[in-house]
Amino acid sequence: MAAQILKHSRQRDAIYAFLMTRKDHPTADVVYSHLRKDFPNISLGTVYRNLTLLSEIGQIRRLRLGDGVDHFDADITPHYHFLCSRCGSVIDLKMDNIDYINQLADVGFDGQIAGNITYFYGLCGKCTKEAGEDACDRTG
Amino acid sequence: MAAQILKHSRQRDAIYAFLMTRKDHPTADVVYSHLRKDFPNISLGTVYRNLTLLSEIGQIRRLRLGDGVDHFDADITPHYHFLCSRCGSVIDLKMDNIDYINQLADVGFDGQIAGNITYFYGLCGKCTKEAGEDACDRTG
DNA sequence: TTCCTTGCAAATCGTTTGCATAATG
DNA sequence: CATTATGCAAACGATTTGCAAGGAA
Repeated sequence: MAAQILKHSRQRDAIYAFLMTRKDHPTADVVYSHLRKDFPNISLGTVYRNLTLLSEIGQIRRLRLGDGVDHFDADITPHYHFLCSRCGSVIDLKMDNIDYINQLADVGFDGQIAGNITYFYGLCGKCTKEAGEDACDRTG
Repeated sequence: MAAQILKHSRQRDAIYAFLMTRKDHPTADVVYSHLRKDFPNISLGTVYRNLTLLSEIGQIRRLRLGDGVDHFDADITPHYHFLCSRCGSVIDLKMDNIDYINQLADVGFDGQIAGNITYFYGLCGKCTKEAGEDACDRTG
């Protein structure tokens, strides 16, 4: 019933440490692959359990961007994300906070708006260039 | 290779007709349950195939709100949604378009922003009231 | 010694897909 | 007829979970 007391775990530390080195918002599977170098026997279940736990205690963020896989971010400061429709990469955006849209949504609504989920999509820089090159291939 | 030619299907018509009668953004399973009244042998696969097809041709909208299930909406006019964190219901919001946030996101970004996914969460009107009542239960 | 964590494997759950048959144009 | 759509069941992929054994406080 009561919240469990957290015990130390080398695996959890390593998962969080790995996440902090990455700015590309890895999936559980990516975390798992990298962790296996230091923990050959670590299981996907352990990775998921710790990612879930860390996000529940607010130490990391779990990103659901509708691409079918959860991404994880050690940067819990408020910021927005971009999902590339072509290569699937997830990129941080530098933009001002837009939480005032909560007030816009609240107008005429009979419930309580607690927050919003907002992310952007399109082509990332790399794919914008490559898509252009692909178009040129037609003249090949 | 070429896009298939669409043939008529009574099941697809019924799925779309049902969706149009609903403002609560049903899941595939809900659609399936209701369709079984008129089509006792219809399969979940058929429901999914048609919902996917209809959303691909832009006749309906597929909503991914991070709650683990896809919701479907026959209203394809631009509008925003609210997801109740307590009961899971999905509600339409009447608010002005905020697509100008795409420009905000584009500043200093080297790719191309094509659009954004935005939805809101909190307690719906019903749950706001019920949550208040629950709190009062403590006084027995 | 207590009880949280792990590894492993099996279970879930929503969604997709292969295939033979039925329905549509 | 030529094809698309269906029903059924099996396959899938991401995530969760039960359990016995290992590790931290």
